Amino acid sequence: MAKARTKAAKVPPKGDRRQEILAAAARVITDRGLADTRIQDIAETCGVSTGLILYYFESKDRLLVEALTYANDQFYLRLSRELRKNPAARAQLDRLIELSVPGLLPEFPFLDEWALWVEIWVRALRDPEMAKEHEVLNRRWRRSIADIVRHGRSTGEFPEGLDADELGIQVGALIDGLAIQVLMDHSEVTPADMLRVSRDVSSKLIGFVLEPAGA
Amino acid sequence: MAKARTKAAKVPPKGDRRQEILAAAARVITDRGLADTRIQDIAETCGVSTGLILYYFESKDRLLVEALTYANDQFYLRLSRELRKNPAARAQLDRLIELSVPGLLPEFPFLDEWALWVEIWVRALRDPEMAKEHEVLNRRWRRSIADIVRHGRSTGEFPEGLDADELGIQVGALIDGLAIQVLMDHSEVTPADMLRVSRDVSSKLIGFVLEPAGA
DNA sequence: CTCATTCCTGAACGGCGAGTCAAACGCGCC
DNA sequence: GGCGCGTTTGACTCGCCGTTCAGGAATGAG
Repeated sequence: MAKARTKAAKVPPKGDRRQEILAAAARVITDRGLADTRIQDIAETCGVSTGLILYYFESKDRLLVEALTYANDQFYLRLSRELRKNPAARAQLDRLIELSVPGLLPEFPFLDEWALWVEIWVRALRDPEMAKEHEVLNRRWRRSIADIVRHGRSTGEFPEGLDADELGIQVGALIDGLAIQVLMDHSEVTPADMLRVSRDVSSKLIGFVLEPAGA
Repeated sequence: MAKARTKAAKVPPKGDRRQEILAAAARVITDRGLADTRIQDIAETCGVSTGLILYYFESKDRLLVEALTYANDQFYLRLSRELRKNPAARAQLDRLIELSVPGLLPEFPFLDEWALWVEIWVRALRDPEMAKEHEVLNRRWRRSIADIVRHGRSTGEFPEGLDADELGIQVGALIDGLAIQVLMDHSEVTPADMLRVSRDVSSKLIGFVLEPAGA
């Protein structure tokens, strides 16, 4: 243990280099876009040489795919953490919506998240490896919504007889579609619009009135 | 006229070369993806030399942006033509949905259309010129839906008091989001799912039952 | 037919960026 | 101190692709 601690203190904490590079890569992809991301950009963001990047990752392509899913995992972790804070299903759904609106919460730079999603989509269209990863990520996204519905149904907050998985598809698709419109054209469809429409449609689909914070 | 006919018969009909190149570019982008589209691919698809491509377009980038909007215009023209075939608002909405489901109608290779949309999104995130074009295209998309709603409202097919523009946002976003899910993960969310959900949610939002073909 | 103009070609240029590699560095261990 | 191994560097190679260009072919006018 003494040995481990020494090691950890001296060299950049062991296997953390990989993660550091992944985070830097995600940052660069967000800023410059996947197509314009060069290995050197990632290296500079990390403060290391280009050679090192390829010492840890066998190719640029693999690194990019890993970075994309890494960033998405981070998002999902944040989401789970947020949802666990409030056990009420209505509040959870409302929180999930809030977290999904680009630029709504200043503490969560979600425009970043969505920019990455679009890159994932484009890549998944042609890269089977990315497609496989995307399946996992997307399933998780729909399940987050479905789980909230199931939870609300079991506690009696939501009406009985709701199809949780169907709602996962419906609300998930709605949020994705709205986010695109806000991202691309926030003069015509504002974050406030997205928030309103998400709540409105969700309420209609679930059959209750969704209000700002568990009211 | 005789002169014009001669001309048309000999050289590739005058200014059609540009259009030919645009179509070829759209084809290649659809097949290979924007990132992997080379000028030579476009030239080969056209059966011309690479030099000619840059004779008609000042740069690859401009050509790509133009090709993307060109392809989208084609889609919009088809959509308008289809909608004009049936004056009933319910039938129009149903047709719009059918046309939007990737791979549903064999005569319309719509997977192609959606693949192009995703490329447009990614590019619009960072290219101001593309962003501007996208605004136009997206507004047109929402308006197609809103116009159907307005029409149905005026003929009494749809309930009074509907907010047509709001529905344009809602249904437009829903279809976009569903299409992504189908495109990426058609084992989990099938075209049939998309069709069902689109109809289902639209009915709930508009307040009537939407059936296959104007029933 | 001749000339001017437009269209078209394909070879050549130039820059860029992924991936390689030999050498250096640092750190623990004997 | 010196050895050895994992880490890091940055210069170099190499292929690729957008763009240029000098010239050739087709076309239409007079």
